[in-house]
Amino acid sequence: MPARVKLDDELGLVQQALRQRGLRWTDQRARIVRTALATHAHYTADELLALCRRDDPRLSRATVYRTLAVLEEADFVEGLDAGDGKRRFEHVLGHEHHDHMVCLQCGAIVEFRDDELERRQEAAARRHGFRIERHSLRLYGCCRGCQRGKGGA
Amino acid sequence: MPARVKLDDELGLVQQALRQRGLRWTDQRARIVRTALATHAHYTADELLALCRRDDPRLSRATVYRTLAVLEEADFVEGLDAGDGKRRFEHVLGHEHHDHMVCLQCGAIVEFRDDELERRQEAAARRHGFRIERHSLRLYGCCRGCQRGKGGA
DNA sequence: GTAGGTGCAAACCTTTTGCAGCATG
DNA sequence: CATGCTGCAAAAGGTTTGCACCTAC
Repeated sequence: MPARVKLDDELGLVQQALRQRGLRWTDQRARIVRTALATHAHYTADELLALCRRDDPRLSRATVYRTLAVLEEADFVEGLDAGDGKRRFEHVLGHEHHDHMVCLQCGAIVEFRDDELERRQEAAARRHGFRIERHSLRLYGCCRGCQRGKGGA
Repeated sequence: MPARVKLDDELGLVQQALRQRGLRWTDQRARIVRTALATHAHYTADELLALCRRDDPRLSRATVYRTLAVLEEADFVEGLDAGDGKRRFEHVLGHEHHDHMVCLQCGAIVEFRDDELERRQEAAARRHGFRIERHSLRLYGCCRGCQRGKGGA
């Protein structure tokens, strides 16, 4: 499936989901969602704003924040904080769940997944009578590249 | 070992560690460390400040932040953010590593530990050539009490 | 005596909010 | 045409910093 078709499909999904919630589909939201979906990075609100403003310089920061909140609520993006004070977002649509390794040298974020890890988290929660809604696992350290390069980017 | 003796031992350890780094041991730092060590909670900088001010009303917020940074640097406390925008701290001294479940209803923080979980994280990191320095695992959801009470505190 | 620490207040930075006007359904 | 959305600018709220004075070593 060509990338553009996939992107349009996903856009449609989001639009539909928002409408079902009685929310409106505006030019600004379309642009923000399209930009977010086209991005593979883990972006901050401000970075996303900058990307969107390349197409629409008048887009306001508040709208980006408000839209991200809506999208997070609707489970299209997920917030994660890399420990640097600002939240980062990644879109979830069509991506299976994964956890993150954060390189403290160069800031790279490596995604990984381990089913057994997930199962043991569930088991631990069960032991404590806790019902998990979501979780966040981040490994902080030094990525492959930075270990080789003795310092990295 | 009586609690007060243990506390004094730990205080001594911290004092010694700071001195080894060429840092000074001031009344304010002693008070902050003592208060932190005496606390079992996961406190914010502001909560710790409030506790300390019961003994020394003139202690400044800046000093608490600066001291927490020093203590974190020296691995005596560990910062964790509960996702509510403010960082929380817990002292690590004499506590073995653990992870956290955060109740989204009542804000309770449940500590737990699972060795296999730790091992699988290491294994996952190894697969990606990543060297872990520290990690953060938080399960967000609903604690036992809140499930029973249908809403909680 | 000197490097480092403290208190105060102001600065910072990300995120949120009030409001008047605008556009979607 | 009503409700929800946008942009702007100001507010919020946690954390950091500049500075003058102080103190541990």
